[in-house]
Amino acid sequence: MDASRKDIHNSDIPVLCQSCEARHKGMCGVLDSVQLTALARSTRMIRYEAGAELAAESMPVESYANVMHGVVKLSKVLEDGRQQIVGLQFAPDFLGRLFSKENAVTAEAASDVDLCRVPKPALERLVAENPALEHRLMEQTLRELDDAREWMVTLGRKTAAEKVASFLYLIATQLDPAATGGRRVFDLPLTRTDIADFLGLTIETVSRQLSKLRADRVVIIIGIRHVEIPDLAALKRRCG
Amino acid sequence: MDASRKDIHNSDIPVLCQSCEARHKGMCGVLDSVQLTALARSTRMIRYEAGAELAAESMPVESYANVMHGVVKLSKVLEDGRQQIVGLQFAPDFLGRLFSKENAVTAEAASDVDLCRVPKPALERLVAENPALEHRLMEQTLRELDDAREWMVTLGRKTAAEKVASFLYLIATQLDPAATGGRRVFDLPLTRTDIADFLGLTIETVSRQLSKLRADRVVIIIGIRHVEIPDLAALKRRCG
DNA sequence: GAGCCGCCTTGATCTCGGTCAAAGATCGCC
DNA sequence: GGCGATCTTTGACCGAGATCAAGGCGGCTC
Repeated sequence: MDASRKDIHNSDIPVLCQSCEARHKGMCGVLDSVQLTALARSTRMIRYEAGAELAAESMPVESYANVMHGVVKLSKVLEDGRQQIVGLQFAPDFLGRLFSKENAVTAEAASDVDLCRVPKPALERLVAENPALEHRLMEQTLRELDDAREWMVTLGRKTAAEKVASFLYLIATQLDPAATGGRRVFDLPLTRTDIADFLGLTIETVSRQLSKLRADRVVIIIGIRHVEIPDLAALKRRCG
Repeated sequence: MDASRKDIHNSDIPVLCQSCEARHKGMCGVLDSVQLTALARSTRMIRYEAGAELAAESMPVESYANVMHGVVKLSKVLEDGRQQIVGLQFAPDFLGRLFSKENAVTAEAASDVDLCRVPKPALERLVAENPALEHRLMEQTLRELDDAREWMVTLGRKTAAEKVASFLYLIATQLDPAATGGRRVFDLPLTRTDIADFLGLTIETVSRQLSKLRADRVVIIIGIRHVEIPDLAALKRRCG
């Protein structure tokens, strides 16, 4: 197994989770058995249905969590109600901003979501005594920063058509990463309103651009959510 | 001195720098004297003039640096040349993405800039043996992520007028933070082209919106770069 | 299965910001 | 201090995407 492969594998392991032995094993290099036990006692697996609010902007941080299944959207709103989605988190991402007293963003379940929650003080204690754990979280934070900056290019400089293509490309690579060849099949985890809020567009523009991509045979959309991308490279060429 | 004040003070200390004893003292809690000496031997203070490229996207990372003076812009470009500035760094920010082999962004001196550079391996060794140093860098990374997400709202959901006001507000609070009362005076560290690339606008639109703010007496612009903001709160009200 | 509700699509029109063009500032250089 | 190069401002016009307005399509209840 070469180094880059190992990196990818490593980042697939959630930072913490009580309910999954196999995943726990991945933490053995980071936490000792006492810590793993403490962790198991303080974590709790919770299921949320689509639309549920997991954490509210400007509210105190109560706990951190791992996304075990589903998609979480992170958003911010202006006073007059305009909304921008500033990040999407997929399993097995870590959810929550370390060391801050209140949430900088609102977190909502985009699809049905399983979270493995751990109280703020418990995780922070663990981080304080485990540099390796902080290192893991640093790696995720750096990845999130990369993603955010990549998306800033999309928001600031791409056309509506390129934005929608970029969104589909992102979701395709996140939700169907194991697929070989250029074909990708998945269900959209976001409503049209969410997509618009992610892209800085209106739902009408999103809808029109999706129709155009369908007319151009770049995607096949069945019903409202099911998407098939026959050729990922062709989609990528439309991302600007 | 209360806790929040202490936090602010702490984040004002650069992560590393050989050439400034006063700042070095701030690191004493993080690095021991052997490490400080090693650091002093491997760091180098370099001056760049405005426009100089400090690091290029997709090129190998050779060193990290502290911004000691001036403003650094981080940008990304699309293949056809469209450009987006994805971050600004002010002294005493740390410059560089830890642990990655190549730069994710291009870094350029927006104004004349003094950097205190340290070779990649030297810093990474120091980080590996100093959890407290990684913690310091984690805090900066989290702050950068917050800033990036805040700016995504500006890029995705604000009007041109709000974008320009938000830019001036950002620069005012960064460059003249010590000022009391609502008045702020500073020189813009960016050209109109840079401002446009930061805001996802054209230079013509930036120029028109600046003229409008001047006509509305929200800012006083003398020459091309000198800006006076008589009432910061009035400017903030235009940020959306 | 009729009717309703929420979500999505499509069309018509409007508007904000982009594009194109030209004139005005600013700065460095000799 | 004049002159050219570069950057900025302003104006006229255009077009991508927003807004306004109907309809369509499921999925739900009764």
